[in-house]
Amino acid sequence: MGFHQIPNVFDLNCPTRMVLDRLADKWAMLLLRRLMDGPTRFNQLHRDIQGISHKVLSQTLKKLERDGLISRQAFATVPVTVEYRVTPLGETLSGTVAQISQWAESNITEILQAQDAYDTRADIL
Amino acid sequence: MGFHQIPNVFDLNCPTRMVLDRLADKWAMLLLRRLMDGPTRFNQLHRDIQGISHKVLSQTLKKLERDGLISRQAFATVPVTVEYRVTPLGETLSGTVAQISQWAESNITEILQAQDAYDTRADIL
DNA sequence: CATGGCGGTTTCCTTGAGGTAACCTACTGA
DNA sequence: TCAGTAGGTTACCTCAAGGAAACCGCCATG
Repeated sequence: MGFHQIPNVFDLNCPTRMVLDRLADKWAMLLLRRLMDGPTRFNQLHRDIQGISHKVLSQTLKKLERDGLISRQAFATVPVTVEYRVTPLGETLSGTVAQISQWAESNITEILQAQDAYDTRADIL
Repeated sequence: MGFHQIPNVFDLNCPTRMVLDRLADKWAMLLLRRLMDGPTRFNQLHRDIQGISHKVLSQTLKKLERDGLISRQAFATVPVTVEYRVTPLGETLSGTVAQISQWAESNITEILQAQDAYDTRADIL
């Protein structure tokens, strides 16, 4: 009856899908990766993560905070200072996130080769 | 001078970013995860992965094939049978992908709680 | 005096992702 | 003969993500 003891990720209504959708976002992934190097301020993140817009950075930070993966701390300096840091829950993802970006760096060459080969084949056909 | 010995993922022009963008896609992730359970045919994938459209499934499979993560094999049956399977390169991602979906399943409760807490706080403010 | 930094929000606009649905060949079963 | 299966491609349209830019308060620096 649509009841599963073990949640089925492939099921449309599986809440795990929601988590996956959230995580499977390049900006979220990149932000998490960056914050794992240490607490960082808004504009510092904006400078470091090239290509992200002011708005999207703000939105993505909010989503991650809502999910409890990062926390926001404002200091009453002038002008106000805001620091974002990974929460303990977020930390439990650090191994995985590190693994992904390390995989990407290790296998970029092989992927580019595969793309070349694919495109060449496509040209012939 | 913009030269890095160690590629910088946060740099806009880092090819690793491209890989991350590709991987950070819910359908790609879900497909990889599904194909790691064994070679599967097009329409079977379409039935299993709820919510994906015919078109997007086709497009995502192509991208993954182009990146060398999965391979496509057509059999001259009638009607034609097409099987998709993870390549050796794709296999090197299996640990990571499994980790992600396992993390999602393990932490969904905590995330939902964090969202509730966040939304409650937001209501008060 | 005005520019810039800080940490955002809001508005406007564009573009591209993705859904729907039709079409394709070729065959089988009712 | 009509429907269904298999594995797609194509055309069309819509909606929402995201870029650009202005604006906010408040202060420091040139």
